[in-house]
This record gives sequence, structure tokens and C-alpha cells, in this order.
Amino acid sequence: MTDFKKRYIEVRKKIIEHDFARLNTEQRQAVMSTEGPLLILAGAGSGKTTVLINRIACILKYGKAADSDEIPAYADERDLEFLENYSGLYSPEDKARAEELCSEDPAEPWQVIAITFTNKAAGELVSRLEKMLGGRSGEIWASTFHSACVRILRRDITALGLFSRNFTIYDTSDSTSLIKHIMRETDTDEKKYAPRAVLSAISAAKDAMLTPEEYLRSAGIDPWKKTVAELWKEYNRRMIQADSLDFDDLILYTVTLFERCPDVLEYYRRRFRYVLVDEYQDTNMLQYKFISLLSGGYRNICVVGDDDQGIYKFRGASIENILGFESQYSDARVIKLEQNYRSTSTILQAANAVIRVNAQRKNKELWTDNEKGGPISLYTAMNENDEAQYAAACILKGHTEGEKWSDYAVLYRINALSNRLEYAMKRNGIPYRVYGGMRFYDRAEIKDMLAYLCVINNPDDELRLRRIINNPPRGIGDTTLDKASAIAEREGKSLYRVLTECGDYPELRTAYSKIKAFTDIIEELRAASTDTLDELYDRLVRLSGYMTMLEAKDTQDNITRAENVSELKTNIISFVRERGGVCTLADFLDEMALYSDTDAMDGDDCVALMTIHSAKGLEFPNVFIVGAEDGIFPGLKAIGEQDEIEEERRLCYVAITRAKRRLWITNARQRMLFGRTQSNMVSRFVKDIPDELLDKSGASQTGYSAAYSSYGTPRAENRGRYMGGYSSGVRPENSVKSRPSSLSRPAPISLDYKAGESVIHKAFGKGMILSAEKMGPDMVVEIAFEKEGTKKLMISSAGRYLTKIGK
DNA sequence: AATCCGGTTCTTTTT
DNA sequence: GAACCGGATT
Repeated sequence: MTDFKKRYIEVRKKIIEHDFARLNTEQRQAVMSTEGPLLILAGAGSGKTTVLINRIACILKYGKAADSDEIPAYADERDLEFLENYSGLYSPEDKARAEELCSEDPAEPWQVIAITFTNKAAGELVSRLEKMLGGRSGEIWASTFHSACVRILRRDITALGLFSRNFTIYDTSDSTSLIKHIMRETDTDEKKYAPRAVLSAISAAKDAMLTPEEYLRSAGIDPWKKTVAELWKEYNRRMIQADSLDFDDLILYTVTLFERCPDVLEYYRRRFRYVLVDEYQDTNMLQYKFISLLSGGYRNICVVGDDDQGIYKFRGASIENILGFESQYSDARVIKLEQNYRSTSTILQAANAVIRVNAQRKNKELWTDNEKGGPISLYTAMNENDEAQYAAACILKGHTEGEKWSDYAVLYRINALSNRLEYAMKRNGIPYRVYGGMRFYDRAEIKDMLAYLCVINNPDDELRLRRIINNPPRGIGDTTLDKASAIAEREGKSLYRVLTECGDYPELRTAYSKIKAFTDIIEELRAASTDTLDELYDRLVRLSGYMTMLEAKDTQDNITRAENVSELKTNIISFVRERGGVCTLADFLDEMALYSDTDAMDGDDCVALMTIHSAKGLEFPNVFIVGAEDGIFPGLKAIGEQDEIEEERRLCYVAITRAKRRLWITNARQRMLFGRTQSNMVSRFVKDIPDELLDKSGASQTGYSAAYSSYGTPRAENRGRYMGGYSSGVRPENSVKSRPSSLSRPAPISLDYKAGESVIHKAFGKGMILSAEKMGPDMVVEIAFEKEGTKKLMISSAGRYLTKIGK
């Protein structure tokens, strides 16, 4: 190598490094290793999204210059001199010249694809790219596995000869309904073949890239597998007939397409010079295959992940993908990001101590420059009510000291633990939000409306057709549908086609007018499907009679459902606006199929209640981990299974590393769960945390515990009185008998509240006192809030949030 | 078609 | 303890 070249490369590297000076050494190294296979092992809170964003910026700006020996052919001594004297402080012209001289084949945005698991992660990537790169970022494919595959399939799926470009996407509940429907038709015992188990067997088989025939062969004489193979075959047949793909199919058929059609694969390989994958530890075999194929041309594959945070084995993620990356690519470079910017060193030490026990992991240890911070509080409660009350009391105390509600998160292993916590939050007047419950798009009425839209878009979608044909009731029952189905089968036509031609079939004579009325509606809507989306939706709501059905009975349930139906229109309008006004029905349905609104973490000031799984990727200043007991965390099923325990341990690691400043861990001596009382040992994971990091003083305050031990069972006379006193809309849990908290009890309590007075509550807003009843040194007030309904509150805990106002 | 009863099951979850 | 599903009943 000439001296000139050496000097050039050296100064170029310096200038690029200077551009990423805000990053730490390892981060910068990861950003600048643009060529060839790269594995970034990014510990919790180590800034991995920052690295991804900067790496893309580097690729677009400098191309391979940061990671290559090539230099511009035209560069001469004067250029080199210029670079060597360049310090970044010169005029815009100089800057442009330096950038030009330092770049080598810079990539176009459309040559970059960044793949994540969730919409939320993809969304974050998109917005941070936009912030850093501006409008140019729009052409980067930053999307989930599934939406990337949909994009590919919408263009090329016809090459497989099985589906049209207009295919429909089935979600998990659609798949479940279809498999149940098939099981009913084939008289398969749902006890023996639980639909969920059947589906996950099919999913696993697809992940192994088996066909139903191969699966059947591998089944041998296993009757269960044999049946599953049959069901799967029929399931596939129906999916093809309905022009539909389920979530697994989206990836599976993309991989199949790549394997069967070399020209298609070649097209994408040439296009995507740089492939980046986030959360690589969560990929399954199929996704791995997809990535390998896609990046197989340029081999510029960068995967980011943390083997210690792999917590989705149960849904097919194979941690071997990340552990085996180096053997897949012998020339792979590995960079570890071990500096944590999130947590106190105490919290980090605890996390390290827990995860260190795992055998199956890359050797990696987080460290931080952050302050030591306070110890981790360990509290052993009498029972689950005491535990919940403890958390609530700590949160209240923190709030009076200036913390926001949203600075707190309470994490649990299983959803079943959320109940008591909710009660405790309500009782204490703490605003909270439970994440991961029923989602907007899972509601029956929303699914119904979307099913209508699906049928308008693709009438061959028999599953959705069946969902809506008699909803609202149109007198088209199972008998009629069975007859029509049989005809469809016989004639090789779709069910919908048979219905439109029902006049031709004497078997359908009796139901003729009813069927005709239905198909007329659908036909009219189909004709209107070129309208703007919101007009089409208005027409649908009117013609289908759905709203009329809901308005017929004004129960609370129906009112809510009607509101949701209207709310969907708001979503449609804002979706169309986001797309700049141009958007087809098919676009909208794609979005709906792949979107989950868990992403919409609204900015309300609320305490967050969620499972540890859903907390992954998030961070909070203050975190509670409740239910830290053997049998719950780790779960009963995991105990004794080495692999499972390791996964639970990773889960514990994830939980601990969510906390930035303070961490509480709680367990209960006795716990009522699934209708039985159990007493568990403190979690083995807690025992792995060194004593000097823990503050166990909370556990010795037995008096505190005892005060709450009777929550779950209010005495009979109390229960009777309360039950009699409910006004409409009161939920019983709001009135669970409460006692003052010794932690949050202010010195003198004002008991000056009377029925009829108006008050403002800090979290619940305006309300009127319905009743006020003394209870020892405390007082229970029942307040009808304008927005939040009626609640019963204890003055001892809620008093400080109450202000009296005039009428 | 709507409602009631009784049996069953209960990790974790995204797409 | 609660939610969900299916079958039976009206």
C-alpha cells in the first residue's frame, strides 16, 4: 500500500470518527463497521437504537469509507493535505468537499432495510431516522418482519401461483375460528385437539419449513400428529381458496418465493445493500431464513440483540440464531456494548448477579458510570393485598415528594396478579393504566366492521363473510349457509358467488329474498369502494344496519359499542390523512391487520401496570417487581426444566434493568391465586442478589403487614351494607374496604366531608359526595365523579387529593 | 335467537 | 376467582 493511501485512509477515518464523537468507543466501532456480517451484542440500556440510527446515517453519508481500503481514484496530494488540515470548523463548501472526499460509494436510502419485531420499535426507528436525516429517511425500509414481507408479497406473490396480489391477512383469532370450523366439520374432538395446541403445532411445523405431507410422514404412527397433519392440509386448502395468508404464512411464502424464484430473490438482494435486524434474539427459524436469503448477496448483514433478553422462546424464537451467528458467518465481527446509561450501579449489579447464573450465554457484563443509588427494597408481605397496598403506599409517598405517577411501573410475571394491584390503586386514588389488556381492534364490534370491509375488498374471504352475514340478524342461519356451502363445494365456486346466484339453486329458494337482500348490500358497497374511505365507511354503517341494531337497546354495553364503531371512523380519517389523502381500502386493511394499538402509549400521567414481557424495551425511574416467588416467578412449570429456568432468569434480568433509579421487589407469605391459597418461597432469583444491595427492613415491619391482612374478606355486615348502597355504575371493587396506610397517613386527618358537597379530586376531577361515613379515625366517602363514575375513597389516603369547591 | 348453567381452564405475546 | 365455551333450555 502506498504511503499516500495509508495517510488518506487514516485521516479519513479520523474525520468520520469525529463525526460520531458523541458515541462511546464500542458504539462508534459498531457504527463504522459497515461491511460484512456484524453482530452487535447490546446489553440493556446500552444505546442500541442510537447505534442503529447512526450506523444508517454513516452508511448514507460515507458509504463503505469507514470500513474499507478503497479511496477515491481522483484524490490527489492537495485533497489529502486539505483533509489533514480539516477540523470540521470550515465553511459549508469545505465541509461538502471533505464529505465528498471521505465518502466511498454512499448508499441510497432505498438500499437500506432495517427490520424490527414490533410496530412500536419500527415507529421509533422511523421517527428517529427522520429527525437525524430529514426527508431522505422516507425511502428507508424501516418496518417489521411482517410488513416487509407483505410489501414483497403484494408485488410478487403471483409468481407462486397460489394467491392473488389482493390477498387478505388473517390474524390469530381468524386462524383460530377457521381451524375450529374445520374441526367441527370433520368431527374432531376439541378436547383432545385443543385448537390452540393444533395451531401452535402447525406454526412450529411451518417454522421448520415442512409441508403438511412431510409433517404427516414425520408423524409416524403418532395419531395426534396425524390428525394435525390432516387439519393443516384442510386449513391450507381453505386459506388458498379464500385468498388469505396468516401471520406465519407472510414470512413462509416470502421465503418460499425467494427459494423458488431466483429472479425475485435477486431483485431484492441487489436492492438491499445493507440489512439491519433489531432484537435478533427473538427471531425464529423462518425469520432467520428470510434474513439470510435477503442479505446473501452483499453479505452486509448487521444483527443487534441481547442473548440475555431472549424471552420469547415459547412463541418460537430460537436463541440459537444469535448464539450461532459467528459459526454461520466465519468472518463475522462481534462488538459488545456493555456500558449502561440507564440504571444506578446498584441496580446493575443486581441484574448482573442474577443473569450470571445462566450457562447458555455470551460472556457479557454491564457496567455504568452512573451513581450508586439507593439499595433495592425487598418487602415480604402477608398476602397479595398487603403487597399491593405496600406498592400503592410507596407510590403515594413518592408522589407527595414530587415524583410523577408516570415515573412508576409495577411489573408482574402473570396477568392474574394485576387485579389486586388495580384495587389498591383505585382505593388510594392513584391514576393507573393496565397495559396489554383488551385492545381496541380486538373488540367484537370493531372486528365486525373490519370484517365487512374485508368482504367488500375480497368476497372470497369466507371466514369474514360468515362472521357478518347474519350480523345484524338477517334470518340467514346455519342451515342456509350449510346448503350454500355444499353447493359451493360441488360447483367449485366461492360461497359468495353461490349466494349472488342463489336464484339458480332450488335448495336456496326459501331463503332467496333474505340472501338477495344481503348480497345487494355488499354489491352496493363494492360499487362504492372507490369512494373515499370514510364515505365508504359511513355507507357501510348505514346499509349494514349495524348501528340500528346497537341503537335498538340502549344498554351501557351497546352505547359503548356504538361509540367504538364511530371511533373507528376517526381512525380511518386520520389514517387517510397520514397517507396524504391517497389510500385504498386494501392499504387500510393491511395496516389494520398488522397494527396493534398497544403502541399508542398515551402521555397521561399514570402509573403503568404491565407484565414483564410487555415492559421489554421500556424504562422507568421507579419499578416494582411483585410476586417474586418460586412458583410464580419462576413459574411452576419452569421449575425443574433447565432451559425454562434460564428463560425465566432472563425475564428477571429484563425486569430489573427496566429501573433507572429505584427498584422494589416484593413477595407474599400467602397468596390467593386461581382460587386457592398458596404459600411460596421467595424467588430463587432474589436469593442470587447480594445482600449488600438489598434493604430488607420493610419486611420486618410486621405491624404494617398485619394491618392489611384482612383485605380480601370484608366482614359480612360490611359487605351487606355496601352492596345495598351501590348506585348504578358502581363497580364493587371500588368499595373494597380500606384502612389507612401507616406509611401515607398524614398527622391529623380532616373528616369534614358531608353528603351533597362538591369536590375536585386531583386525578378523577370534579365530583359530588354521595355519602360520608366515619370509620374510627378515618372516613369513607362515596363520590360520584363527572367523568370517572362513582368511587369510594378513604380520606386517610385520598384526602390530600380532595379539594372542596362551592356548588 | 337469547339466555342460562355447568364444566373447564388459567403463563408469558407480537405479528 | 373469574372468564370463557358449549350445550341445553326457553
